[in-house]
Amino acid sequence: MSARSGRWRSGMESRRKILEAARTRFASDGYDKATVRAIAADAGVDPSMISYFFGGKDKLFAAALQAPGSPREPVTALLAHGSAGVGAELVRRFLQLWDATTSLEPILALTMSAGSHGPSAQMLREFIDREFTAQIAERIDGPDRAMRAALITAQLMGLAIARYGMRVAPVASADHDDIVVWAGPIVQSLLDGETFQSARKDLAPG
Amino acid sequence: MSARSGRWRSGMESRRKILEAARTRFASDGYDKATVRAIAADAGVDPSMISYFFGGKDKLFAAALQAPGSPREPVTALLAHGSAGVGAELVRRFLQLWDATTSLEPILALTMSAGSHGPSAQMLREFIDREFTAQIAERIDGPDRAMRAALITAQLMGLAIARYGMRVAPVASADHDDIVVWAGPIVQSLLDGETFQSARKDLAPG
DNA sequence: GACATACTTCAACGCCTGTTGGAGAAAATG
DNA sequence: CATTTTCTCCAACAGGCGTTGAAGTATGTC
Repeated sequence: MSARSGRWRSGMESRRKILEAARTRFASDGYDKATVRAIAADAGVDPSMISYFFGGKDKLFAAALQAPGSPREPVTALLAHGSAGVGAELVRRFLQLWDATTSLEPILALTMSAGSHGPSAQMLREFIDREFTAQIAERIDGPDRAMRAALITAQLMGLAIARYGMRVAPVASADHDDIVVWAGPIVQSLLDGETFQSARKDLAPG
Repeated sequence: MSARSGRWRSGMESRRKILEAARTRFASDGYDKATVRAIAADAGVDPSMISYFFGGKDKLFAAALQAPGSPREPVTALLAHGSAGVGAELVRRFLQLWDATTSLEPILALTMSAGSHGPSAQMLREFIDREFTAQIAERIDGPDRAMRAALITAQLMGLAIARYGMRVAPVASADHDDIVVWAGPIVQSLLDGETFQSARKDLAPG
């Protein structure tokens, strides 16, 4: 009957290696360019194993988007004790997250390759909204909460794409601090719900 | 010899139709998904004409990135008379630009599909840097000019991707004003070079 | 040992990609 | 009219894609 308790043979290990390779490949190459053959090669298995274990590339993608250390926990932990002064820290952790790991959640290249249609687009959209934007929106106050949370997401997505995707100078090569100095207060302003109009003098155009 | 003065036959018109179709397709589908066959079908010509006229898909992409009303002019015109109070207007025009035209410069989908490598990535990187980021950097003052200009680019890229690419709610459906209210002051702060640290009290993390 | 189950390998399928070469037609030139 | 030049269509190529099915192998159970 069903796989009993202990692993029957190497099945579960192959499945795990595929999943790991898929996350890395999806994250670095995007959905389309991350070919089944490349993922299988990274995992050291035959390409057909992917259809065997997961039922197809799209199913594998969905599986790769499920389990891993999602950004939900860092976000909730960071915003648990209020949102004051947290903007800079959010940007900093965001940068550390990207710089530290090679097999992050497949967000960047996915964002860049999923496009607005196709099999991966909707899954990715729901994933980011559920695991990130909604988590922020739940933990801030003031007007336009959803809008501000979405703009924070947009801000960080733009930052990630500029730095890690398109390698726009000097964002791509700058130290974390040099970016946090500018981006931190921006995120903070969106968290606080202040447009800075009150704190600024010369906003109105001449 | 060379094509004399008047068009010899229908060559130039086919070439023009291909270029127009290419811009639209590249912008909506990205470099990879915009197939030569699809572009040719849109233009009403045979796929082989693309290689005939342009010498290949990558050359066509380069040509599509060249001529059109580049964002350089709007940017220079906007920043010609100082940068004070221009942030909101820059965001507003940016949104209008995207909403108005269907065949904009192939930036969004290109950004999303070019990835960080490949034939289109470097061309796109140079294009955005030359036509947009550098134009801003030349027209602002204060510390970290290049960084701030790049962050404005990142800000707008993130906005475009969130609104037009991934269709993140509510950014995707909001009126221009609702976005400008939040994003305008952010861009303005980057233009002015103020981190608002002076105007703010609780920036430092706990 | 005999059987069944789970995994692996291999080869091939059909589809789509960008590109090429040759045949043919139309316009300009002599 | 004859020739050259420019453009168009058609067919095919080699290469990559995701997926499938059959054969084979190792592990488990009886």
